[in-house]
Amino acid sequence: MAITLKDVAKHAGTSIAAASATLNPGNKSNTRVGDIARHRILSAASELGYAYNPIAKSLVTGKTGVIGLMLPYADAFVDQNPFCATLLASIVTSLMQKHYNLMLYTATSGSVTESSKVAIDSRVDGILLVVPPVNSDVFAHCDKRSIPYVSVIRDIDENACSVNCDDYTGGYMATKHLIDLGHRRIAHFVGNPDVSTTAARLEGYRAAMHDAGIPESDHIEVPSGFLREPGYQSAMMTFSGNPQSAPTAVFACNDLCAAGALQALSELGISVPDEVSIVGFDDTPFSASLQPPLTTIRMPIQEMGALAVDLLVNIIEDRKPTTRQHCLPVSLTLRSSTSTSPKT
Amino acid sequence: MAITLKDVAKHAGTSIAAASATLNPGNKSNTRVGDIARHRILSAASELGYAYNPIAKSLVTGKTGVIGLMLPYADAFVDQNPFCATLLASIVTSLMQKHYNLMLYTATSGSVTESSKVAIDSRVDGILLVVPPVNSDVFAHCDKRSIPYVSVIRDIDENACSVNCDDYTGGYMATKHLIDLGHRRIAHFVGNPDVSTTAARLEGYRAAMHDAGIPESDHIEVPSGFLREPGYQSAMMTFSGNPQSAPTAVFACNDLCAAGALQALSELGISVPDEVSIVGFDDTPFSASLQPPLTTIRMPIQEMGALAVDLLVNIIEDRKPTTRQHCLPVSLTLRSSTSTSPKT
DNA sequence: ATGAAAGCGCTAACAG
DNA sequence: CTGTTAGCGCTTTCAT
Repeated sequence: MAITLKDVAKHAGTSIAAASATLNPGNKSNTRVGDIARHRILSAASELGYAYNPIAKSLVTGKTGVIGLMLPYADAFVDQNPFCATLLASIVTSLMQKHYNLMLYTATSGSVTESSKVAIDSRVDGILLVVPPVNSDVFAHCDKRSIPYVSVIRDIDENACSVNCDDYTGGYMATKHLIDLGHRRIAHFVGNPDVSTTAARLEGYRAAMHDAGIPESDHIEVPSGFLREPGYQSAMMTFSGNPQSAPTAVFACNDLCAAGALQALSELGISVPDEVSIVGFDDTPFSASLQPPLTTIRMPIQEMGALAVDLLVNIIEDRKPTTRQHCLPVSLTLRSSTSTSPKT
Repeated sequence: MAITLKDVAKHAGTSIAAASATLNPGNKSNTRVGDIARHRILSAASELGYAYNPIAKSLVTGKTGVIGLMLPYADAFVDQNPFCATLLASIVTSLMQKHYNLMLYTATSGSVTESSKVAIDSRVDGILLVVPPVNSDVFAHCDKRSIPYVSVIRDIDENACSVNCDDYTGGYMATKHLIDLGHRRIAHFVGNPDVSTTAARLEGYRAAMHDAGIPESDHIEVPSGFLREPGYQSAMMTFSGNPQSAPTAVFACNDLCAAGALQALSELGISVPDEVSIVGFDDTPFSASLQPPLTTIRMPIQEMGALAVDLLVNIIEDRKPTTRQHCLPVSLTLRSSTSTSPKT
């Protein structure tokens, strides 16, 4: 059916090996083939309409040149949280530069589903695990099959590679920023407990509050979540009571949560930042378009994606990375959703 | 290195063929293997930690079980246009149900880049082309290699499969809605000329205006684009002049463009919908969270993704679809960005 | 129901 | 520099 190297070689009057060396996309040592032969092979190939078959190559080399990307769930792109999308874009770009292809998988939380078992097969040279659920068994599977992997937004263990950002410091900075503005009654809208960043951000909040001498009894930790809706709910719950005892500032677990809170506050007729200040976390593109533009902790998503790809490709190509656990710094992006406490 | 079928067969004391028939994930005719043999093979496989190798299968069957998804550019997810993200999610879900895997590619506009040439190889059984640029040569490449493809948001030719939505009627409905509200000076913020939907939406606008008896000289066609920024610019340009001659309504080429326009209008102190009405196009999730919530034309993105997958898989599995060109209906989603013309 | 053997298209020794 | 050859791990006739 299809034209093969053999056909090309015959047509060009050369050996298959010469044709292989010439037509192999990863042409490294084509010093092997002489100019005349190469030329004959090249023109034979285009004459016959030869198409290289990477599957056959993979079978013999054991490498596919594709890496898998496992996302936590199929709707990771449509949950309105631009985090996954931004990360994906950065990963795709990095991968292309390194001439790797991307296979996309989505897991369901918890155990390895049928689809993710498929992911852990010889079709990929390695896997990028994005926000893997804390109780996932993908790691065990990868280890068993000795498939290299790097996890993004989650530490696995000492031996595994991971890329995180400094959630603790981020939580600390966000809270400290509010404290520096004179706020004392600062609420934290806490993220989902099954995501590893939640605890770190919460700890940062607690530490900043503690360091400011605010007693634990005055900490306001409101269970919330990483989506707009829980942010909205938490704000409604927190601010629909007595305004005297309500907090004057909120550190939301992420920007989407902050967006929900912003909407609730707007509906309650509470002005941001005049009456209540809000800080988010992530600094994804839409945060700047919120009303008011959101002060938030910037997570270096692009860099995280690029670094994860770097690490994984290095492992795949047998250049063991010197540092396994990476924690990228965050920073405060000042916009208009925070101001001095009305009480000061 | 790795455990192969041969190892399993030897361990189980059966033939390789029996092991193959038993362990093949797409186990169709395993009537071939008797119960005793199957059992021995199964336990041998798990004892040895056998992992199936789909690459080897692909080499002999010529099928990979993976389909490629070609997006117009790497930032398709982060351009704040949730369209690609929503479509991707729907495609991923449909594909998983059909037990196909997804390989993600991004093209650059115009010609087939190196990366997309790679896409058109034996690693995929077919390709989904999303919003392919009008001057792209991927189609020619696919045809040459006889790789099945389906294009989403763009017609190629009579013989190719495509999934579109009714942009013309959508444009007509959007404009008609504004006309029915009493508006006469209605602007259309026109999309990028290199995207195929642009012309159809524009034609719909023109037809509705024409049918309402509004002379062509009163049509207001403002060059814009499918992103927030061009929408903002177009609105600034359109509404910063004399309010007497400014339009009272805008039909924006998509929601993102409408969002930009909304922001510009807000900055200009022009109230929506009291002074100016706005209609968008797409009805992606964020449209409802805009201020004010956006009246828009709903595009059935989920259905489009599912249909595209259906078509492609049917072609791949030799069930030629009866209908090639699909055009899904759109509908008007009424929210709060439109109201009766201030002049009526 | 089962086994033997011939490849799928390519790479990687190994000889020349 | 060049050609020959032995597989990579699996499916698939074709015998049995």
